[in-house]
Amino acid sequence: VRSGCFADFVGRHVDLTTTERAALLRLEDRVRPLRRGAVLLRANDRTTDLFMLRRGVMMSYVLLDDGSRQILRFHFAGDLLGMSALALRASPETLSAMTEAEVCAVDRMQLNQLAVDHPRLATALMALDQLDRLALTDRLTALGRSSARSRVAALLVDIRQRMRAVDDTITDRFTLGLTQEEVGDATGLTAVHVNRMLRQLEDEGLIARENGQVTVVDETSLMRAANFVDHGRNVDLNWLPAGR
Amino acid sequence: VRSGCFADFVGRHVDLTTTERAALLRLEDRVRPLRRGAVLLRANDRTTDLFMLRRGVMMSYVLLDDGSRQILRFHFAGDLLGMSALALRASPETLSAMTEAEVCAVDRMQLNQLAVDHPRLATALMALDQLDRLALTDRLTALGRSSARSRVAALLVDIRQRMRAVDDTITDRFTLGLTQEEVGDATGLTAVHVNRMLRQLEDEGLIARENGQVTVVDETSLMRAANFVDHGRNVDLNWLPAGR
DNA sequence: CGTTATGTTGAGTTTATTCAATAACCGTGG
DNA sequence: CCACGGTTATTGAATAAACTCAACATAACG
Repeated sequence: VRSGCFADFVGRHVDLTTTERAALLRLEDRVRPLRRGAVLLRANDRTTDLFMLRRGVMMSYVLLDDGSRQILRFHFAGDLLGMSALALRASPETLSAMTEAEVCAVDRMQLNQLAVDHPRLATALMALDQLDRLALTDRLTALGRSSARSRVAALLVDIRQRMRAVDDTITDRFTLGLTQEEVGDATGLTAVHVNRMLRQLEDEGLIARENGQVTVVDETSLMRAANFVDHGRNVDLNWLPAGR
Repeated sequence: VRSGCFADFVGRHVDLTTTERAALLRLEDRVRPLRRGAVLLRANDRTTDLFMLRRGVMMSYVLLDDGSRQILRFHFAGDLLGMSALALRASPETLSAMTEAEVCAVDRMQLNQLAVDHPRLATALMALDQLDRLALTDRLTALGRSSARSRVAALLVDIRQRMRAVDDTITDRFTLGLTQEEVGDATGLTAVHVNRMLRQLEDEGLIARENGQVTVVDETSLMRAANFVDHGRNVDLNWLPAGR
């Protein structure tokens, strides 16, 4: 029996009891594989499901009337997807797979049940969901108040950070796995300008690139360019009551 | 005995039982008045409290190293503030009062207790908090993928919408209550450019302005300029179980 | 092996910023 | 009530940042 990646994610921050772990594991019931490029949920689709990303990389985005796209968030294993639709009849955003992926569908009824059986898990979920919000406000701040160079740097740093959380063999070199078009849609830039910024970061000696792989050469400067603040170290859920 | 504004806010979406309403009302215990301009919580402050905004307008923002500011969100009566710090040792953002205001501090322990006593309220909270997230992704999209004119229009529409939710006497005229500097910090523009965009919207006949009051003249065009999508109509919490 | 998607680079244009000067407004104390 | 300093708003001119268009190179893929 494999351990649940969502349980692992929560367990990284909370000491789970055996029954709690079992309850979370039970959520990872309806597994569903996704091909690269597959759309799991389209904006305005009605749904009553949340999803837990078990394997692979996904993204959520919205499309505007004029055809442009804003990528809101990249998702990695352990992430809870589709929370944004929780209070709505229909999803406000599209979820699609950027690599082969595996998700588990969780019905809202299961969430209701979880809240009854394990109140502190419901609270933990609410709290951990704030980390997702935090990523959004970080990006919002980057879009509103920093240069193209800085935004691209921030994206690189962010993605490396998230990949490391999943796979700790990654250090200074990683596979970005995004086209420059996608980097642009995440950072609010055109693909052309993303290209120039990447080149600039390379020329400045902050990063190196070879066939899709990015290497962080000057970490300090890159972090500074990115305006990086590591919230990860500040996570604290010790105020949660003891588990059942 | 006045009814709680937070209970009212939740009650707008969920049919609350008497005990539930009482439980929410109990949260509005420690009332605290704030002067205009007062900082309730500074970024990096340690805190174990959430806050419910009972009266007035507040904002949350972050300051960057270079001194620039990104306003993340404006808050109106009924809003739950400081959720972003829920999983953290310290708050990632600053909360300050834009008008005279009144907040109620809610300790995390009260939240723990609420989850035990009223599991469905905890779930409702989690769901309603997604509406806050939605506002952030809307703004993120505006910053990433739309023009200055559009962003300013969006801010006007958004604020009017939120003011109407609190005070239904407001129709096409309202008091913005923001300096152009603040509009800039929210929309990622300079104050100077905000001024030009406001003027442009005025010249185009979409709005009118006189001493701090904004009047929506051509609602249709303004909405279109703002890329407005009304999520309010899509809120649905009927999947919640019956209350205790 | 062609076809399509992606990446790269230059030149010219648009958008928004910066700097600077002036005007209107606001609260405070005389 | 008015004078005053500080904040906010307005406008113009010059600058900088990012975008568009276009051409070409390279990689990915059936």
